[in-house]
Amino acid sequence: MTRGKPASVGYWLFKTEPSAFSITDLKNRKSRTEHWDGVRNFQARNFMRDDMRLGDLGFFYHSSCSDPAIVGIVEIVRTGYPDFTAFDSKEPHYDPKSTPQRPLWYMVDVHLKRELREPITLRELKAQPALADMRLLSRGNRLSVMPVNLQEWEYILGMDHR
DNA sequence: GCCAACGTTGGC
DNA sequence: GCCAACGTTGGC
Repeated sequence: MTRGKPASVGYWLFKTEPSAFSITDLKNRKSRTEHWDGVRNFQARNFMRDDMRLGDLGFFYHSSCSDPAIVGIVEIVRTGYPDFTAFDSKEPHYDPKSTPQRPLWYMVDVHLKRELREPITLRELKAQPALADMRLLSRGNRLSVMPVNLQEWEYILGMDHR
């Protein structure tokens, strides 16, 4: 947006535990659109609140399961806005420090573009020298929402053509 | 279930 | 502001 440069698409990775919310769950939604709520980490929040733009794309990643893998591609269809699930004491991620007047946590809405032909497993990702610096693979990285750079994005899309 | 790698909290 | 204790994440 600055200095007349064309807006560039940003790329992201969204982690989810399939036992809680899987790509099948998202596929079965009539709208195939979902609030990415419940993120309670400041760095991940900042990415959603400050950096994601309409039309940005993201990998949908299954974590904490028998075969962690990228399984689909989503598009950002609504940029950061207050995560209202934080306001509700009945919600699992309720946080009394966040109020409608002073929201602490933010979310975006994502829309499922497509499933990958086959999941690209964590194991396969780790085997690619081209992805050695990928944030997902960095030691001890536990962010549930993180950026992916263009080179990584394109390389991984290429892996989908098997 | 284990454990490394964090992030958060709270006493000082 | 420091830092130890604690809780969580997530691969294995």
